[in-house]
Amino acid sequence: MTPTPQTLTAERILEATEEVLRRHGPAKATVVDVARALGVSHGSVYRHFRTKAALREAVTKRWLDRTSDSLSGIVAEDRDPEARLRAWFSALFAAKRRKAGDDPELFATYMVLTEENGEAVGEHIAELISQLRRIVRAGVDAGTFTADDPSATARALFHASRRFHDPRYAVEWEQPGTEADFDAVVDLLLRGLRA
Amino acid sequence: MTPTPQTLTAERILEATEEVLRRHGPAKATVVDVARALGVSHGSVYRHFRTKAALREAVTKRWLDRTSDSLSGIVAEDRDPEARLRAWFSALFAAKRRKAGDDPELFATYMVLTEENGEAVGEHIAELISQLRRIVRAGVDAGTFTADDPSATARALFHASRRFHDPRYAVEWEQPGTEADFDAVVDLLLRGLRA
DNA sequence: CAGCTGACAGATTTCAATATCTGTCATCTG
DNA sequence: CAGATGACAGATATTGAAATCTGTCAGCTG
Repeated sequence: MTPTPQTLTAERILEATEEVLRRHGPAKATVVDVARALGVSHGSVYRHFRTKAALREAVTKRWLDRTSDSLSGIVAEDRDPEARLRAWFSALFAAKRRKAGDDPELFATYMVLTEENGEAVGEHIAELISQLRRIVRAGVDAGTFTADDPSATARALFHASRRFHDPRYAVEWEQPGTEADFDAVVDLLLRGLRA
Repeated sequence: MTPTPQTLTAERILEATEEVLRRHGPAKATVVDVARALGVSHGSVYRHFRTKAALREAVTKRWLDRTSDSLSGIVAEDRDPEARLRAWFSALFAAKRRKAGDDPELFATYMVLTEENGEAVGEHIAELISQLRRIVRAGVDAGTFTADDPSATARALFHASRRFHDPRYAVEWEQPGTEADFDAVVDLLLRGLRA
């Protein structure tokens, strides 16, 4: 609709791609659509992204990074580690649940993207586990947590909570009892962590 | 191949259906195939199962029940609850991992079946949680576990371990480090459970 | 001449015609 | 007459031809 006349940049292409994905869904979103939305030929898009897959991967990375960035604030807070860990889990669950609930179609689109970009997802998971590790270490240093191997513990915390942030469980997040199940898991994990 | 000449029973139909699913996969397994394998007309199959969906659901139930039945033995054992709980988790993970690793195609077939039979899966999960609840109660009674609400705790244990028995994670079970991750999660959960 | 274009070949998707399957039921058979 | 059959209508899946898309690149343009 708006044939924006600025210079063509990777950033602008990514924005347009997100818009096209939102409008057409992951199956029908083509590079030609993206080019049309930008008022350029599709050849120009290939100047910035080698393949369609690379373009989609970049969009996926951006989306995943938005979540990890918003969580990194909690990691850096100056509160006691137990409260920080609870806040981190709650924020992660709330963010995912909001995304899934607010715009289910867009969420389904991103589920397709994450399935086809295993590597980007792997990096995202590594970042989340690294955030957990920092909180666990803080707890160990403060003497409130016990963990021989903070790295292994961080991984355990991540895996034990997947039911509440892995998008594959999204349909179950709105079922009654989910909130209680989340609290029970977090309580159990924190009990296991306490010194 | 073997046009068995006994009388037609639901049991024999289920066996033939499993065989047809194993041979043709979930997408191409038809009721006509099942009837042919039994040497009867497909109309006869519909005398025992109202629809193809009902037939597939029965096959799914059977498959899921085989797992829960094998675990119920551990629940009934006369050991201390912590050892029983560890054994139960290990047995569940080992059973699922063996199924996925030994015959990936058949496992994929059953993944399709479980996806289309949410209700049967729900009942299976309820049974597994009920087994966990029995172990938790035994631990609380023996004074080795703490749990205000054994039911909620059983649910928490189930959800926190999904990474290691939910078939959707099957591809990740063979990756290095999985064993260590499993141990770390079980250790953390048991620490959280101890009185 | 840096950046964009659009024609092109090969890959992928769409679509409509065709074939197969599901579920029913009047009829047959031991 | 209990249980099995197979022809049938409507639903679903398969197939192959046509349309569209991806990725390249020689040439255009400012």
